[in-house]
Amino acid sequence: MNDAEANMARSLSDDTHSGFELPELDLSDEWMDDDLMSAVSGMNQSYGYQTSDIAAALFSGSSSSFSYPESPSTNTSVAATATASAENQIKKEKKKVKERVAFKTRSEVEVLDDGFKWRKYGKKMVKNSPNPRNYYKCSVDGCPVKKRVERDRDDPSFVITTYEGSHNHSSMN
DNA sequence: CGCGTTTGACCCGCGC
DNA sequence: GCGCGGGTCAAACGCG
Repeated sequence: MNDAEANMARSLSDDTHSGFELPELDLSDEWMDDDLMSAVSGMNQSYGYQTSDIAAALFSGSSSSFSYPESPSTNTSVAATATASAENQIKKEKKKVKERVAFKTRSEVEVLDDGFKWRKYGKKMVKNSPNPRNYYKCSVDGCPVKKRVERDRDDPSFVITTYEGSHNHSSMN
C-alpha cells in the first residue's frame, strides 16, 4: 500500500465528491448482453477525465455498450479471465445475468471514487497477471453491488474496474 | 470506538 | 472423486 496512492485517491475522491451527484439510476433488470464487456477508454489519451464522468456513463449509459476505439496493447479479455467454464456455457438467455460493466481506465489509483463507499473484501492473485485482483463491495446496506478492480497485465498503468449489479440507493445517502 | 483494510482459509463449480 | 481456479467470508489489526 502506498501512501501516495491512498493520498491521491483521497484527494481525488474528495474533489470529485464535492458537488457530485449521481444521475437517476436507469438500470434495467434486463441486460442486453450476457457477458457484456463495456469499456470506456475515451480517457485513454485524454487523461483529463472526471470520475463523475465514469459514474455517469456507467449509470446512465449502462445500456449503451461502449465500443472500443482501439485496442493498442491488449484486447482486455476481462470476461474471459473470469472462467473458462463461463465461456464454455455461453449463456444465451438474459435471465439472472448480472450486469457486468468493465472499465479500462488509465489511472494510477485503482479505487476511483464514483460516489459510493466501497469496502474491500478480498484480494486474489491472478495467474495470468503478476498483479493481484481486488474485490470491493458497496458498504451501503442492501446494496448488492460489487466491484472488481484489476490492473492490466500488459499495461500496469491501466486499471480495469468491473462493476457488478446496480445500486438500490440513489446515492450513498 | 467504529469501521475499513488485510490475509488465509473455506467453498463452489467444473474439468480431468 | 480429486484438483484447480475463482470468489467470498471472517477474525484481527490499524487508523481516524
